[in-house]
Amino acid sequence: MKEEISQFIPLSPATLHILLSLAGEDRHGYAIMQEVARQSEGRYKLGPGTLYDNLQKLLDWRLVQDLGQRSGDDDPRRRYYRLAPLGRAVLSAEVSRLDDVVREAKLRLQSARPRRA
Amino acid sequence: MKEEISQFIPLSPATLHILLSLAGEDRHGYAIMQEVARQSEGRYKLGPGTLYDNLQKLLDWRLVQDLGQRSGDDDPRRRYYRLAPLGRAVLSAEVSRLDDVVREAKLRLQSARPRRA
DNA sequence: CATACTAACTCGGACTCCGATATAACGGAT
DNA sequence: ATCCGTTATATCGGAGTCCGAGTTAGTATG
Repeated sequence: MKEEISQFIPLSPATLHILLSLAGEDRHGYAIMQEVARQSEGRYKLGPGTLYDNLQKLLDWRLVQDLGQRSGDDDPRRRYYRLAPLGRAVLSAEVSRLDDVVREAKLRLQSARPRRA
Repeated sequence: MKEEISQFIPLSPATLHILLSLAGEDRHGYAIMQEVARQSEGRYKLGPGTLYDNLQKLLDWRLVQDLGQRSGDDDPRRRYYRLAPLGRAVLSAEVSRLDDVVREAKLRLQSARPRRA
Protein backbone atom coordinates (compact mmCIF):
# COMPACT_ATOMS: atom_id res chain seq x y z
CA MET A 1 0.00 0.00 0.00
CA LYS A 2 2.58 2.48 1.14
CA GLU A 3 4.81 1.41 -1.75
CA GLU A 4 1.92 1.75 -4.15
CA ILE A 5 1.58 5.37 -3.15
CA SER A 6 5.23 6.30 -2.89
CA GLN A 7 6.10 5.11 -6.37
CA PHE A 8 4.10 8.05 -7.78
CA ILE A 9 5.90 10.63 -5.67
CA PRO A 10 7.16 13.24 -6.33
CA LEU A 11 4.51 14.57 -8.69
CA SER A 12 5.48 17.01 -11.44
CA PRO A 13 3.91 20.46 -11.12
CA ALA A 14 1.50 19.64 -13.97
CA THR A 15 0.36 16.35 -12.43
CA LEU A 16 -0.03 17.87 -8.99
CA HIS A 17 -2.23 20.69 -10.30
CA ILE A 18 -4.43 18.35 -12.29
CA LEU A 19 -5.06 16.09 -9.29
CA LEU A 20 -5.69 19.12 -7.13
CA SER A 21 -8.22 20.56 -9.57
CA LEU A 22 -10.12 17.27 -9.39
CA ALA A 23 -10.04 17.06 -5.58
CA GLY A 24 -13.06 19.32 -5.10
CA GLU A 25 -15.31 18.04 -7.88
CA ASP A 26 -15.44 16.07 -11.13
CA ARG A 27 -14.35 18.14 -14.10
CA HIS A 28 -13.93 17.88 -17.86
CA GLY A 29 -10.60 18.66 -19.54
CA TYR A 30 -11.23 22.24 -20.48
CA ALA A 31 -12.50 22.99 -16.98
CA ILE A 32 -9.31 21.51 -15.53
CA MET A 33 -7.26 23.97 -17.59
CA GLN A 34 -9.36 26.88 -16.37
CA GLU A 35 -9.31 25.72 -12.76
CA VAL A 36 -5.52 25.36 -12.73
CA ALA A 37 -5.12 28.88 -14.12
CA ARG A 38 -7.62 30.21 -11.57
CA GLN A 39 -6.10 28.40 -8.60
CA SER A 40 -2.63 29.70 -9.39
CA GLU A 41 -3.96 33.16 -10.23
CA GLY A 42 -2.50 32.84 -13.72
CA ARG A 43 0.99 31.98 -12.46
CA TYR A 44 0.75 28.53 -13.97
CA LYS A 45 -1.07 27.65 -17.16
CA LEU A 46 -1.61 24.21 -18.58
CA GLY A 47 -1.60 23.75 -22.37
CA PRO A 48 -3.64 20.97 -23.98
CA GLY A 49 -0.55 18.88 -24.69
CA THR A 50 0.49 18.76 -21.06
CA LEU A 51 -3.08 18.21 -19.93
CA TYR A 52 -3.87 15.22 -22.14
CA ASP A 53 -0.45 13.60 -21.73
CA ASN A 54 -0.93 13.76 -17.99
CA LEU A 55 -4.56 12.69 -18.04
CA GLN A 56 -3.65 9.59 -20.05
CA LYS A 57 -0.87 8.78 -17.61
CA LEU A 58 -3.20 9.28 -14.63
CA LEU A 59 -5.83 7.03 -16.20
CA ASP A 60 -3.20 4.33 -16.84
CA TRP A 61 -2.07 4.59 -13.24
CA ARG A 62 -5.70 4.52 -12.04
CA LEU A 63 -5.33 7.69 -10.05
CA VAL A 64 -8.17 9.18 -12.09
CA GLN A 65 -11.30 7.60 -13.59
CA ASP A 66 -12.90 8.52 -16.90
CA LEU A 67 -16.62 9.18 -16.35
CA GLY A 68 -17.41 9.87 -20.00
CA GLN A 69 -20.40 12.05 -20.80
CA ARG A 70 -22.68 13.35 -18.11
CA SER A 71 -26.41 12.88 -18.50
CA GLY A 72 -28.83 15.78 -18.72
CA ASP A 73 -28.70 18.94 -20.77
CA ASP A 74 -24.92 19.15 -20.39
CA ASP A 75 -22.72 19.87 -23.42
CA PRO A 76 -22.27 16.36 -24.88
CA ARG A 77 -18.70 17.06 -25.93
CA ARG A 78 -17.57 17.16 -22.34
CA ARG A 79 -15.76 14.14 -20.91
CA TYR A 80 -15.65 14.16 -17.13
CA TYR A 81 -12.83 12.92 -14.93
CA ARG A 82 -12.92 11.95 -11.27
CA LEU A 83 -10.16 11.64 -8.71
CA ALA A 84 -9.98 7.93 -7.78
CA PRO A 85 -9.42 6.90 -4.14
CA LEU A 86 -5.81 5.98 -4.92
CA GLY A 87 -5.37 9.36 -6.57
CA ARG A 88 -6.67 11.06 -3.47
CA ALA A 89 -4.22 9.10 -1.33
CA VAL A 90 -1.34 10.00 -3.62
CA LEU A 91 -2.33 13.67 -3.66
CA SER A 92 -2.58 13.62 0.10
CA ALA A 93 0.87 12.04 0.50
CA GLU A 94 2.41 14.51 -1.94
CA VAL A 95 0.83 17.48 -0.21
CA SER A 96 2.15 16.31 3.11
CA ARG A 97 5.63 15.92 1.62
CA LEU A 98 5.43 19.41 0.13
CA ASP A 99 4.31 20.75 3.45
CA ASP A 100 7.56 19.44 4.97
CA VAL A 101 9.54 20.94 2.10
CA VAL A 102 7.89 24.31 2.58
CA ARG A 103 8.52 24.30 6.32
CA GLU A 104 12.15 23.35 5.87
CA ALA A 105 12.60 25.96 3.13
CA LYS A 106 11.14 28.74 5.24
CA LEU A 107 13.60 27.95 8.01
CA ARG A 108 16.54 27.91 5.63
CA LEU A 109 15.56 31.07 3.82
CA GLN A 110 15.07 32.93 7.05
CA SER A 111 18.08 31.80 9.07
CA ALA A 112 20.62 32.09 6.28
CA ARG A 113 19.53 35.47 5.03
CA PRO A 114 22.01 38.15 4.06
CA ARG A 115 21.95 40.64 6.97
CA ARG A 116 19.20 43.16 6.71
CA ALA A 117 16.36 43.47 9.16
CA MET B 1 12.67 41.74 -12.01
CA LYS B 2 9.40 40.05 -11.12
CA GLU B 3 9.32 38.66 -14.64
CA GLU B 4 12.89 37.49 -14.25
CA ILE B 5 11.81 35.44 -11.28
CA SER B 6 8.51 34.13 -12.57
CA GLN B 7 10.00 32.72 -15.77
CA PHE B 8 11.73 30.04 -13.68
CA ILE B 9 8.56 28.98 -11.90
CA PRO B 10 7.31 26.30 -11.38
CA LEU B 11 10.48 24.43 -10.43
CA SER B 12 10.67 20.68 -11.02
CA PRO B 13 11.00 18.59 -7.86
CA ALA B 14 14.70 17.97 -8.64
CA THR B 15 15.48 21.66 -9.17
CA LEU B 16 13.58 22.69 -6.07
CA HIS B 17 15.44 20.21 -3.88
CA ILE B 18 18.83 21.22 -5.22
CA LEU B 19 18.19 24.91 -4.54
CA LEU B 20 16.83 24.06 -1.11
CA SER B 21 19.89 22.01 -0.21
CA LEU B 22 22.06 25.02 -1.06
CA ALA B 23 19.95 27.49 0.92
CA GLY B 24 21.62 26.70 4.23
CA GLU B 25 25.23 26.44 3.14
CA ASP B 26 27.57 25.95 0.19
CA ARG B 27 27.87 22.31 -0.84
CA HIS B 28 29.64 20.11 -3.36
CA GLY B 29 27.72 17.77 -5.69
CA TYR B 30 27.95 14.61 -3.67
CA ALA B 31 26.87 16.47 -0.54
CA ILE B 32 23.85 17.83 -2.41
CA MET B 33 22.77 14.27 -3.21
CA GLN B 34 23.15 13.24 0.42
CA GLU B 35 21.38 16.32 1.73
CA VAL B 36 18.40 15.83 -0.57
CA ALA B 37 18.06 12.23 0.58
CA ARG B 38 18.38 13.30 4.21
CA GLN B 39 15.91 16.18 3.95
CA SER B 40 13.26 13.98 2.37
CA GLU B 41 14.04 11.11 4.76
CA GLY B 42 14.85 8.91 1.78
CA ARG B 43 11.55 9.60 0.04
CA TYR B 44 13.32 11.37 -2.80
CA LYS B 45 16.74 10.46 -4.15
CA LEU B 46 18.71 12.33 -6.76
CA GLY B 47 20.89 10.36 -9.20
CA PRO B 48 24.03 11.93 -10.66
CA GLY B 49 22.42 12.41 -14.07
CA THR B 50 19.60 14.50 -12.67
CA LEU B 51 21.98 16.37 -10.39
CA TYR B 52 24.48 17.46 -13.02
CA ASP B 53 21.86 18.22 -15.69
CA ASN B 54 20.17 20.48 -13.19
CA LEU B 55 23.35 22.03 -11.86
CA GLN B 56 24.42 22.97 -15.40
CA LYS B 57 21.01 24.50 -16.04
CA LEU B 58 21.14 26.43 -12.76
CA LEU B 59 24.63 27.74 -13.57
CA ASP B 60 23.47 28.84 -17.03
CA TRP B 61 20.52 30.61 -15.45
CA ARG B 62 22.80 32.17 -12.82
CA LEU B 63 20.69 30.90 -9.94
CA VAL B 64 23.77 29.11 -8.61
CA GLN B 65 27.48 30.02 -8.68
CA ASP B 66 30.38 27.63 -9.09
CA LEU B 67 32.92 28.23 -6.30
CA GLY B 68 35.40 25.60 -7.49
CA GLN B 69 37.74 24.07 -4.93
CA ARG B 70 37.84 25.22 -1.36
CA SER B 71 41.16 26.09 0.20
CA GLY B 72 42.56 24.24 3.20
CA ASP B 73 42.84 20.54 3.92
CA ASP B 74 39.53 19.86 2.18
CA ASP B 75 39.26 16.96 -0.29
CA PRO B 76 40.56 18.57 -3.50
CA ARG B 77 38.07 16.69 -5.69
CA ARG B 78 35.18 18.64 -4.24
CA ARG B 79 33.64 21.43 -6.30
CA TYR B 80 31.47 23.73 -4.25
CA TYR B 81 28.26 25.45 -5.35
CA ARG B 82 26.55 28.47 -3.82
CA LEU B 83 22.97 29.71 -4.10
CA ALA B 84 23.13 33.08 -5.91
CA PRO B 85 20.91 35.99 -4.81
CA LEU B 86 18.64 35.43 -7.82
CA GLY B 87 18.44 31.75 -6.94
CA ARG B 88 17.41 32.66 -3.41
CA ALA B 89 14.69 34.94 -4.76
CA VAL B 90 13.41 32.23 -7.12
CA LEU B 91 13.41 29.63 -4.35
CA SER B 92 11.56 32.04 -2.11
CA ALA B 93 8.91 32.74 -4.76
CA GLU B 94 8.45 29.05 -5.50
CA VAL B 95 8.13 28.19 -1.82
CA SER B 96 5.48 30.84 -1.38
CA ARG B 97 3.60 29.49 -4.41
CA LEU B 98 3.81 25.95 -3.00
CA ASP B 99 2.58 27.19 0.33
CA ASP B 100 -0.59 28.42 -1.41
CA VAL B 101 -0.95 25.11 -3.21
CA VAL B 102 -0.59 23.18 0.04
CA ARG B 103 -3.16 25.36 1.80
CA GLU B 104 -5.64 24.98 -1.04
CA ALA B 105 -5.02 21.23 -1.22
CA LYS B 106 -5.63 20.71 2.49
CA LEU B 107 -8.96 22.48 2.18
CA ARG B 108 -10.00 20.39 -0.80
CA LEU B 109 -8.89 17.12 0.66
CA GLN B 110 -10.74 17.63 3.89
CA SER B 111 -13.99 19.18 2.68
CA ALA B 112 -14.63 16.79 -0.19
CA ARG B 113 -15.24 13.13 0.59
CA PRO B 114 -14.67 10.57 -2.13
CA ARG B 115 -17.97 10.14 -3.97
CA ARG B 116 -19.45 6.94 -5.18
CA ALA B 117 -21.35 6.37 -8.37
C1' DC C 1 47.36 -3.29 -0.98
C1' DA C 2 42.60 -4.20 -0.89
C1' DT C 3 38.21 -2.73 -0.65
C1' DA C 4 34.68 0.38 0.65
C1' DC C 5 33.42 4.84 0.28
C1' DT C 6 33.64 9.44 -1.63
C1' DA C 7 33.49 12.33 -5.61
C1' DA C 8 32.77 14.24 -10.25
C1' DC C 9 31.07 13.42 -14.44
C1' DT C 10 29.15 11.18 -19.11
C1' DC C 11 25.97 8.70 -21.78
C1' DG C 12 21.74 7.33 -24.05
C1' DG C 13 17.12 5.88 -23.87
C1' DA C 14 12.76 6.86 -21.93
C1' DC C 15 9.77 10.04 -20.61
C1' DT C 16 7.60 14.76 -20.16
C1' DC C 17 6.49 19.31 -21.49
C1' DC C 18 4.02 22.33 -24.23
C1' DG C 19 2.60 25.35 -28.06
C1' DA C 20 0.80 24.98 -32.66
C1' DT C 21 -2.53 22.91 -34.94
C1' DA C 22 -6.85 20.28 -36.27
C1' DT C 23 -11.57 19.42 -35.73
C1' DA C 24 -15.93 20.43 -34.46
C1' DA C 25 -20.09 21.66 -31.52
C1' DC C 26 -22.06 25.50 -29.05
C1' DG C 27 -24.44 30.17 -28.31
C1' DG C 28 -25.61 34.64 -29.61
C1' DA C 29 -26.06 38.13 -32.66
C1' DT C 30 -27.22 39.59 -36.90
C1' DA D 1 -29.44 30.58 -41.88
C1' DT D 2 -24.94 31.97 -41.30
C1' DC D 3 -21.25 33.92 -39.04
C1' DC D 4 -18.07 34.18 -35.20
C1' DG D 5 -15.95 33.88 -30.77
C1' DT D 6 -15.76 30.55 -27.40
C1' DT D 7 -15.87 25.94 -25.62
C1' DA D 8 -14.11 21.47 -26.10
C1' DT D 9 -11.29 17.27 -27.21
C1' DA D 10 -7.37 15.66 -29.15
C1' DT D 11 -2.69 14.88 -31.75
C1' DC D 12 1.86 16.00 -33.21
C1' DG D 13 6.77 16.68 -32.94
C1' DG D 14 10.70 19.15 -31.21
C1' DA D 15 12.90 20.54 -27.12
C1' DG D 16 13.87 19.64 -22.74
C1' DT D 17 14.28 16.63 -18.55
C1' DC D 18 14.93 12.54 -15.90
C1' DC D 19 17.73 9.11 -14.20
C1' DG D 20 20.31 4.78 -13.53
C1' DA D 21 24.45 2.51 -15.24
C1' DG D 22 28.84 3.14 -16.02
C1' DT D 23 33.62 5.53 -15.89
C1' DT D 24 37.49 7.35 -13.61
C1' DA D 25 39.87 8.44 -9.85
C1' DG D 26 41.08 10.13 -4.94
C1' DT D 27 40.50 8.97 0.18
C1' DA D 28 40.54 6.32 4.36
C1' DT D 29 40.76 2.26 7.10
C1' DG D 30 42.19 -2.19 8.14
